[in-house]
Amino acid sequence: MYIQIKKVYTFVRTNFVTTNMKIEDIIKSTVTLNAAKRAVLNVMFADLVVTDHFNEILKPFDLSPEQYNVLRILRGQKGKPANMCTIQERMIAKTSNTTRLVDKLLLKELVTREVCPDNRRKMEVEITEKGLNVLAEIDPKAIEHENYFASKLTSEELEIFNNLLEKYRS
Amino acid sequence: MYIQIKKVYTFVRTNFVTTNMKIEDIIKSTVTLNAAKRAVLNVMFADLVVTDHFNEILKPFDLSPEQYNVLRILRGQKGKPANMCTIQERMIAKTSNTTRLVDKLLLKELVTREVCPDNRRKMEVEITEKGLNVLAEIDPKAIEHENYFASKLTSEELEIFNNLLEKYRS
DNA sequence: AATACACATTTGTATATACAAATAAAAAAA
DNA sequence: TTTTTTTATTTGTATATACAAATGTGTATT
Repeated sequence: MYIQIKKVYTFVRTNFVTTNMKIEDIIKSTVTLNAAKRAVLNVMFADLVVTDHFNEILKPFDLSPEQYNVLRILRGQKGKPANMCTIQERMIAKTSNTTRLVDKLLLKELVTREVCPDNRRKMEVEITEKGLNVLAEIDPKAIEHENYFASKLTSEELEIFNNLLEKYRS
Repeated sequence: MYIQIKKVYTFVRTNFVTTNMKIEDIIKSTVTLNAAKRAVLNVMFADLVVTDHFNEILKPFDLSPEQYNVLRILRGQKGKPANMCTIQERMIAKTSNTTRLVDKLLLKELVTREVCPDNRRKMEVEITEKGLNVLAEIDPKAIEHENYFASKLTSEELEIFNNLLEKYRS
C-alpha cells in the first residue's frame, strides 16, 4: 500500500503597484476623478506607501509601528518616567490600548512599568537600556526612510508640501 | 440588610486635537523637527484626519470604510459581476480578506455571491438594489467630505498638492 | 491519463484595534 | 467622614487585519 504524499505549493501573488502611477490607475478607476476626490485618495495612498515602507524597516526588529512609537516617546522623556495617559496623548493614532501595547514591550524587556508612588492610580513607564539600544539601531534607518521620500521633492517643494498638508487637514 | 447599589459612571475622555495645530504640537514633541520628518508625520496625520472624518459619515450606515470601498467597486462594474481578485486589486489597501469582507456585505444583503459558471474557481459578486440605494444615500455626503478638505486650499494649491503627493510617494 | 503546476478563493490562527464597561484611587462635595 | 465625582488605567468582547496554509479547480507537461 502506498501513501500519497501531497506536496504543498505556496505562491506569493504580489499585486505590484508602482508608486508613481496616477491614483486612478492604482484603484483602476474607469472614470476620471476631480481634484477634490483625487486629493483624498492621494493622501490615503501616500500614507499607505509611507507606512508600508517603514513597516519593512521595523520587521527585523519585531516591533509594530505603535510599539516603536511608544519607545520613542519614552526616550523623549530623557530618564523621566511617563505614565499611561502621557504616552497616549503623544501617540499619533490614539489607540485605546496603551496597556496592552506596553504589555508587549514589557515582555520584550524594552520597558519597565511600576506604580507611581505619589499617585497610586498612575503608572510609571520607562525605557530600558535594551530599549534604547534597539532604538539606536533603528535611528539611522528611520532617517533614511524620511529622506527617501523627502528626496523626491526639492527643499522648496518639501516646504510647500508640509504647508499644504497642514492647511488641507486644518 | 442593605445591598449597596454601585452606580456606574462612564466618561468620554476626548483628547481633543485641533487639526490646525503644527504636527510638533500634536505629538507634543520637545524638539523641532526637520522638513523630512515633518513630511512623514504630516502625511500620516492628514490620513488620520481624513479617515476619521469619513468614518463619522459611514457610522450611521453601519459600514466599515473597506465595506464601502467594495460596494463602490461593485457599482463601478455597472451590472457586470466582479470576482474576488478584481475586487482585491481595486481596493486601496489590499487586505488579504476580501472573502470575509464580502461575507459581511452578504449578511446585510448588499451584495450577492455566486460561483462563476465558466470557471468554478471564480466567484461572481454583484451589488444588490439595496446596496445601490445605500450608496446613493452616502454619495452626497462623500462629495461633501471631499470638498470639505479641498476647500481649505485654492484650486491652484489643490493641483500642486495632488502633484506633490504623487511625486512624494513615487 | 496521470502528474505537476498554476490560479482563485477560503480558512486557521495569532495579533491588533475599537469601544464599552469595570476597577481602583484621589479629589471634591455634602 | 461619608458620599459623590473625577481621574487613571485595565479588562472584556467583538471585529479587523496579517500571513500562512489549505482547498478546489483548471491548464500544461510527460
